[in-house]
This record gives sequence, structure tokens and C-alpha cells, in this order.
Amino acid sequence: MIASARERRHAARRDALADAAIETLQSLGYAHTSLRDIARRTGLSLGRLHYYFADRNALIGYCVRRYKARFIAAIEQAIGGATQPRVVAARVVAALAASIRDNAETHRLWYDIRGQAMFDPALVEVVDEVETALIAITTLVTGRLGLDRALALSIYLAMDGHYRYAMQRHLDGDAQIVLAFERLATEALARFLPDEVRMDHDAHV
Amino acid sequence: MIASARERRHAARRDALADAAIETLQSLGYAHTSLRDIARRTGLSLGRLHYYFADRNALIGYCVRRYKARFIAAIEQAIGGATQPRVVAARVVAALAASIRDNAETHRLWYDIRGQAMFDPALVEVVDEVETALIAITTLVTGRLGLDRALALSIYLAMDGHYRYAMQRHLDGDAQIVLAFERLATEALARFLPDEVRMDHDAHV
DNA sequence: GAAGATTCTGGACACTCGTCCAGAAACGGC
DNA sequence: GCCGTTTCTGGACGAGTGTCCAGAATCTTC
Repeated sequence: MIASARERRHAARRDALADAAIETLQSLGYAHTSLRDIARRTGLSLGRLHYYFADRNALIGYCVRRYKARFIAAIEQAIGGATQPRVVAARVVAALAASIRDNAETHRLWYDIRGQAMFDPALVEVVDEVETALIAITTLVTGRLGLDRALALSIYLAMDGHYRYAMQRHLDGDAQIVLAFERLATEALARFLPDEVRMDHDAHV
Repeated sequence: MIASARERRHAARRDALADAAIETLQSLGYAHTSLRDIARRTGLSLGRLHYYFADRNALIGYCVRRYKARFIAAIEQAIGGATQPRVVAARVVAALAASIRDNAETHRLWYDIRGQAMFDPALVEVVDEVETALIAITTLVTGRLGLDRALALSIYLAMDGHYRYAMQRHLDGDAQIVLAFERLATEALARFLPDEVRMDHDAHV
């Protein structure tokens, strides 16, 4: 189905609105962001928000999809064509560390919304989608590490745990945590490697 | 300082109020729980909530402390005096699985509040305290597993990741996830064990 | 340029919220 | 029993909220 020019422009304006809205969301979080906050901070009218999105959750869900898609694209780009396990691992860890250092305020939003999905059925679908995509990129990484892809979920969960913790402590002002994250995350990945690869890996860490 | 009888009764009423309030919190989550909701659902007056707690965050923080203290006590009890790594691991995993199966709705609250702490400085202190206590119990488990206690943080983060995921999927209606959690969490613990212990451990799993 | 469609605005509706507080009710010590 | 203290209530204050929608403004097509 070819979109008309008008539909394309409509979609572009919708995207631009979401991109403007996300600043407010990441700053205030789900609980404390009202549509009026978004309107006020973006200079857009309250009515316009309602024109482009059915309701508050629709806007929030759309924002989260867009930002996580960009995050996943950045991880993919960081990996590039790397196929050596230790290069892949180093690149993933470095990309995650950089995202904490440079964008912790943005990334905390995912943990907020993911938590809210446990209380609000309207958020379940987008959260499941995003988490599925995160597990998928982890599956790609798992393959590149030369591991059985059945390990992807466990790798995702271990890395996610480390990421969230580091990000939260970074937000709390811990100046050493990103460096600690790099070490701990690298070790966490190494734990999944077979012994002979792991010994080789450790020798280079 | 010996509390007077009146002070003790005051504290007991404060605790009872918090215990009544937590039902509402765990049901509605941070974002959607108002003090009026709590008053309405507990049959207490709005003014009483304000009499016993300075503000909304004080009440919420107090509720979370109480419930997490109970959770940690339950884990400690489940471990008991076990000293054999595979018994310790099995008991921890079983206790975590049971808590998902029986109390997922309660436990989602921790993830909610922990996420909110990234946006609201007023919650940072209680969240740090609780997370420190969780890491402490994990340190005890780490010792019982015969491992270097420096691994406790990584073990905590890996287990936490698995726990949150399983709980969330359980809440979403996944009927197999608690069983899958038991397997994955056991594997995750095993990954920390030295090879000779791990091979022994794997033989019993 | 007119007409129809789309985009946008800002007012209104019907609530809700956290906090404050005066005064009633209950308690406890002398 | 009195009085001072504590506990509790429910009304009020001064906001704020998501949603709706009539009508103005703009765009596009013929």
C-alpha cells in the first residue's frame, strides 16, 4: 500500500511530535508526565497531542518504540561485521557503557515503562514487543559469540541486570560505576563462554 | 531509648496502616495509587494517613521497606542452615519461584518503586537501602555456595534479571514461566561455580 | 476561487489530587 | 473527674488531570 504524500506528511508530523514528547517523558517519567507537561514543554497544543494520538498511553507507547528502535540500531551498528567473540563482546559492552554515560536519562524510561506494564494492560503489548526485539539482538550477539542461541535469554537477562544497576547508580552520582560496569558486564559475558574460549578471552581482558 | 507504651502503640498502628496500604499499592502501582484510593480501600480516613506519614512518598517508602524485609526474611528462612552448595542453590531458587507463583502481584511493586527512584530523589534512599539488603542476602548465599563474596553483586544482578522477567511473564499469563525460571535460575547460579563443583552440580540437576 | 478535507487550537467538562487544619473524639496520668 | 495530650475526622484549598469538541485555520483538488 503506497501512502499518499499527505499520509506520509501526517506520519512524519506524528513522529516529530513523539520525538519532541520523549524529552518530557524521559525527564519526568511515566507517573509524573501529564499531557499538559508535554504540551507546555514542546510548545505544541494539547489538542494536537490528542489529534495524533488516541490517548496518553498511545503516545507513551509510541515514544518508547521509537527510542528503543534507535537504541537497538545503535547496538547493531556498534557490532558491525565483527565475528570474533572477543571483539563482539568488547563492542557490545562499550556501546552499552557509552549509552549509560551519554544517555542514562533517556534509558531510564524503558525501565519505567517496563515496570508500568505490570500494572497497566495497555502497555503490555509495546513492552513485550520491545523486549522481544532486545532478546533478538541478544540472540544475534549470542551467535557472534559462537554460542548456542538457546543461551540468548539468559545472556539478555544477565546483561540487562547489570545495565539497569549501572545506569541507576550512574544517575545517583556514582562516578565509578560505568567503568565497573564494563568490567562486570565483560565478566558476565565471559561466564557463558566455554572454558577453552573463556581462558583465551580472559587472557585478553 | 526505651519506648513508652504509647509510643509502641503508635508505632504498631503506623505499621498496621502501612500493611493495609500495601494491598492498594501492589494492586494499582505507584503511578495510579492516590492517598484517597488507599483511604477508600482500607476504610481509613485520609486525615489518618497524613497523621502517620509526612507525605505520600513517606508512606510508600515505608510500605516497601516492610514488605522487602519480609521477603528477605523468607529467603533467609528458606536457606536455613544449609551449607552444601547444591542444597543452598535449590532452596534459593525454590523460594524465589514460590514467591513468583504465590505473590507476583506483591513483588512487582519493588520493580515499580525501584524504577521510580530514577525519577524521584525522595525514593532514592529507601531503594538504595533495600537493594543493599538484597545484595547482602545474596552475599550470604554466595558464601554458602562456597564462592568468593566478590561475586555477590554479579550473582544478585543475574538472579534479579531472571526473577523480574519470570514474574512479568507470569503476570502476563505465561503458565510455563515459573518452571522455566527454576531451570534458568539454577543454570545461572551454576555458571558461577568453579568447573569441578559445576560438573558435580550439573550431575545432580 | 470554492469546496471539502485535514490540521490545529483552546475552552470546557467532570472529575481528581496532595496537603492542610480546626475541631471532635479518645486516651492516659494525676 | 479533670486536664493535657494524642488520635482521628472530614471539609476545604488550590491546584491539576485526560478527554472532548466546536470552530478557526490551513491545505489540496478541481
